[in-house]
Amino acid sequence: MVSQRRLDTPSRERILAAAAIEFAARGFDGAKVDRIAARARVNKAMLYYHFKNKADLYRDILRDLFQSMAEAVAASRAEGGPPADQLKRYIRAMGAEAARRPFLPSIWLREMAEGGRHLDASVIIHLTSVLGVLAAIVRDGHENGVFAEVHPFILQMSIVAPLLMFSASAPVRERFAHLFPAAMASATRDAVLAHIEASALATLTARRRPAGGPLASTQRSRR
Amino acid sequence: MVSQRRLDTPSRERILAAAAIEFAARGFDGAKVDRIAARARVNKAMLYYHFKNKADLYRDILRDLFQSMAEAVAASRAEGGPPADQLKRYIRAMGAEAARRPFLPSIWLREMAEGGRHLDASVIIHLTSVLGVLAAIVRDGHENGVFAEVHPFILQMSIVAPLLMFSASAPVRERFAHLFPAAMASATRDAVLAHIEASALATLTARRRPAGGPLASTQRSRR
DNA sequence: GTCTATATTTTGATAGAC
DNA sequence: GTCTATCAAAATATAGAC
Repeated sequence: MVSQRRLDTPSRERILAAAAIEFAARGFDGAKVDRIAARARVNKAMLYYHFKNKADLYRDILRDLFQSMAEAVAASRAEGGPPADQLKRYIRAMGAEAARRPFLPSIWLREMAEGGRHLDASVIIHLTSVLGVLAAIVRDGHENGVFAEVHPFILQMSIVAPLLMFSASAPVRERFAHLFPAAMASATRDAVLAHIEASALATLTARRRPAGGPLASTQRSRR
Repeated sequence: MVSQRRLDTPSRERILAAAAIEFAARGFDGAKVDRIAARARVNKAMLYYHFKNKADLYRDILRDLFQSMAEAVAASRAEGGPPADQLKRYIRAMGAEAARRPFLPSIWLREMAEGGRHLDASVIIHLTSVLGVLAAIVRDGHENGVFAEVHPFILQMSIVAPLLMFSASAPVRERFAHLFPAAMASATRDAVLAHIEASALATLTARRRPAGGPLASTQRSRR
């Protein structure tokens, strides 16, 4: 059941696309309405004809972003299968969303750093829904005895944060490539996703450790 | 050899502290010089007496932030010991930096999303240095046969990104606590750090898997 | 739906006295 | 080192014609 949506005129679509890029690159305050309009090949008046104000335009983008992510994740979960497979699909769905919308990582990271100032219930509901899917997968796995009990939100952080930060950092890595070790170049999003997958599965399927006090396993080398 | 630093007057210190908070909460463009001055209990003229402009003030904060992080990480590595212990200390040092400077996570995340627009070589050098320490730990472990070969930058992402995103998201989690599952409250930074540590070690010490093609281990449940 | 002005506010930055 | 007063440039938003 896809939520009903207003008819999209061409200019409105262009504005949304241009705004997403601008907001991702500059943030809400750094984004300038003039630049958005220029990039969308309309003028400011047109922009204000379609959207009440800058904040509303931004919120529309956020809502759309997280809604389609929630739908993708829910669809992936609906395929069923063993928990490990569901988790892999979850991670890949996230990766696919990030690949499909290059502006997603920056916007998501910024919105967290921003304290969610531009989020409202209509956006948060989708984030909660995404988290709910992951929680369900973990619960399934735990009940079947194949997963350890892990806090869903912490797992979510360990999955999406590296993906988002890696993706968003592409411009930095490129700009300062000459100051980084050459090996930096071999880090690709697919490699990051593979690491996240291996890492999540290793953690979820690990046998409980002795909890290890302060740096067990050896004596200090000095003092 | 600590880099020489200008004498710090009280007002300059107050400005730096106020600016760090403002930049973390609002980003470079969202931060207002008036607000920084007000919070520091000085006026704008005073601010411009100490700093050439807004961008310079911001860069000073970034440099200080990453320099002290690089120093902390280097000191931790100098303690030596088995690779696994070094890695744990590395992770804890990161956690300690984030705890000591509440504005670090937001600023770091924002700067990545920003494409490093405000970074220059004098700042990047410290990030490279931090990464170098992690790379050395991984290399040690690999040469000793206790660690698998892992891309240092990808490992770095899987360590710092969850820590940063979790820390930075505190205001969001609080603001929308009523819309999140109650279990959200039990996610603490220490729990996140413990997860990161377990996850990193599990990945680094895992036996090579058969690389698993597209969703091995079971047939699909439908279609 | 689309455009050209234009109004209004905010904001980074400085002059110059003390 | 510290302050008051002020400028000049941006930037959000709107009026009103076509």
